[in-house]
Amino acid sequence: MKLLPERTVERLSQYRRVLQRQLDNGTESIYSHELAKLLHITPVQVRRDIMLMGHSGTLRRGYNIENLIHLIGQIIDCSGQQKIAIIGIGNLGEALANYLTENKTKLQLSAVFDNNMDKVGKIYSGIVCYNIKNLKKIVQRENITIGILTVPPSQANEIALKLKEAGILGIINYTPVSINVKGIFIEQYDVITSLEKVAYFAKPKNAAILQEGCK
Amino acid sequence: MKLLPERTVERLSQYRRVLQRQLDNGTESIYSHELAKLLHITPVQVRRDIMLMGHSGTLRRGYNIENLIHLIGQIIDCSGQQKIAIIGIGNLGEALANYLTENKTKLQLSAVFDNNMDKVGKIYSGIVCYNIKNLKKIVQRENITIGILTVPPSQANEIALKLKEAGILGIINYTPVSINVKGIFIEQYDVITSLEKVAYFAKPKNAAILQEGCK
DNA sequence: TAGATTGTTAATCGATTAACAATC
DNA sequence: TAGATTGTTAATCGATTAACAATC
Repeated sequence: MKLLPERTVERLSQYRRVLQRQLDNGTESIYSHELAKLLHITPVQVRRDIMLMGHSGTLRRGYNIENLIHLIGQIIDCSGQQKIAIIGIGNLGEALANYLTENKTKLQLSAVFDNNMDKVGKIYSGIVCYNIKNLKKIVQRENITIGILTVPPSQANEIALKLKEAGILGIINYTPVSINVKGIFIEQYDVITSLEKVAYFAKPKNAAILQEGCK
Repeated sequence: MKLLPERTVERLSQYRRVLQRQLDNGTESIYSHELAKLLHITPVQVRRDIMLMGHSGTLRRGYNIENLIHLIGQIIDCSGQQKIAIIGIGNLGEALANYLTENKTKLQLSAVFDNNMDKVGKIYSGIVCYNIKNLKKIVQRENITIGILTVPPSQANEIALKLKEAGILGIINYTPVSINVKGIFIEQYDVITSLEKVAYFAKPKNAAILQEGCK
């Protein structure tokens, strides 16, 4: 079996959310150009993504929304529930913890960790904060597979390695440092980098060049 | 003048941070393979990025760190200071506000907005929260060019449009909805999408396929 | 000189888009 | 049938990597 392209997987997540909204509104089926419009992408891209999942629509009625949601679930979600840990309960870690418990997905926040003894034992979004020393033990006991890294930069690499050793299969790295752990899936989302990127393209001179290209 | 590739700009931001750390340690110059190692990328990519900036190193001593930092600053930063607004002070917005004031960059958080009257007038990270009704007035008065969007999904599109009308040139959209505003630079960073993406590649079966590919 | 390094072009890879056949 | 839609291949675009000339 081949893996789906990264960008396609990202869009599947987005398709599912807007499709669920359509379903809740009582819509049963949707054309590729309608789904495309909701995400501001092209209909071809929608059809190609759906093709890559191995799904088929009907020629005159488009795609059955319920089937599509179900299929995306089979592809993205695990058969069992996938569990998440947040490592580092600062401002960002805490905000993400709240965000995850508010927004229901199949992904379940199962543990948070910190090395500050003032935080250990406290409850964050209904989850007790463990001492980071017990990382491996808890991750293995709870069978956690995904780690969200929101520790201070100086600790990022070391803890990423520990996460891998504990059996974590994917990490979202919100720290500003590049982490060097091979063999697992790592996604880098650094706030400062994204901000400086936007700043570059939003410099008045550059924004003018961008706008010309759009016409 | 041509714009730099998006990925190159992202890396410039990362180069600058690690270079600053090197400079603080008293290092004066650096080889492409050393800089590459710090970010876990290839030396060729480093040299190509530097070439795209129009900079040159010396053949036997590599790149002068101070010059490089200065040049990256000229490219990313505005001549004047660029100002930022955060729109929507929930958990995430507040965490980002703290994060921005803690981590010094040339980018200055100059206003935060909310439509909840309990929040309007309160101070967040030293910045007073304005009523979102005054968005246009404040943005123009303060000459803000970058907006961070952390409002509830239902308001995202509408407020993005208002930001554009107020003269904002770039938006970082942390809401889970795709926003439809043309002519300005928009960057999408949705927490659920990134999480579901990592979940897909961290499914045990898929992780195994990934790991094989690495060998 | 030999070895190490930079600078740059050409090749490759991944993702998007254009083109179009198939069909209801 | 004509028009609208899906499914899919080929072309294009953007980014990375390989190859290598230049030079200290």
